[in-house]
Amino acid sequence: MPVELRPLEALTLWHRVTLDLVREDGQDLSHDLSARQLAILLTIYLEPPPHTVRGLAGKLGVTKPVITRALDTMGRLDLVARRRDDADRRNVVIQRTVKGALAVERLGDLIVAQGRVLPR
Amino acid sequence: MPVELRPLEALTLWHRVTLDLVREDGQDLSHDLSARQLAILLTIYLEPPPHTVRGLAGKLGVTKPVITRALDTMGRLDLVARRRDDADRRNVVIQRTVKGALAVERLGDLIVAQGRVLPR
DNA sequence: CCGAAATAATACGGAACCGAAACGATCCGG
DNA sequence: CCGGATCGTTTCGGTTCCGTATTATTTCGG
Repeated sequence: MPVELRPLEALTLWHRVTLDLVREDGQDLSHDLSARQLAILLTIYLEPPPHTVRGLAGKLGVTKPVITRALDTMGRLDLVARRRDDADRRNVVIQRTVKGALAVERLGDLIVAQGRVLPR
Repeated sequence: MPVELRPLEALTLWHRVTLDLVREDGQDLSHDLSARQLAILLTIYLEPPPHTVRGLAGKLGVTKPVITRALDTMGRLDLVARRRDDADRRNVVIQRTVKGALAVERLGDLIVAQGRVLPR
């Protein structure tokens, strides 16, 4: 049973959640997080590990430095963490953090809440 | 009748749409549009005009230069247009464009499509 | 009229990001 | 072992964006 959304409802939902994100700036999330950064964050927290720079770059269709830089930024915000892979020390394994998990969870609640008050 | 989304469904939907946005970079939308820019774009196209710099700044809880710069960028992409208000020439009225309307419409279709294939 | 208020834009120094290329570290097949 | 391949990072020059403060223009009350 799919989620039945009409285009205007979908856009209204997206609009309100995005507004919430922008307004709560300075908290954990957003701070004007780019689409790329959000995509990386959600991939890390929704898809099964392990996650690597190369894997994320492929999945998003961007170059590796883009991922490295995004991880720098989000690492500084403590939303993700990096660790060398001991099995193959060329690889870097991207790990979840408590703060990142909370931020993602909060985004989920935000979407659910806005979906609930959506006029149909 | 609200849109009933569970948190994981909501996040999965958000994840997939964001991935779509990032991957189709270079088209009209996204190009790594920031949350702020997207919020501005959706406000302009979903809420009744007229829209002004001051009004948008207030609604998003950001300073006016942020709006001016976002309008610069999106104006360059032809997603929005600016025009002086003849009634009060201090004001700038932000106008919709064909390209912007198409981009927003496409975002709506994207969300609807991902909602449809969402596992529940 | 004229000075205060309001509006959007601009200046400024600093930070982040871009794509492309180069770089070090590591692995692995022969 | 060692030379090529792989992986993530760094460098480079250039662009964009940030927040704060300032500016130019326009309106309007007295």
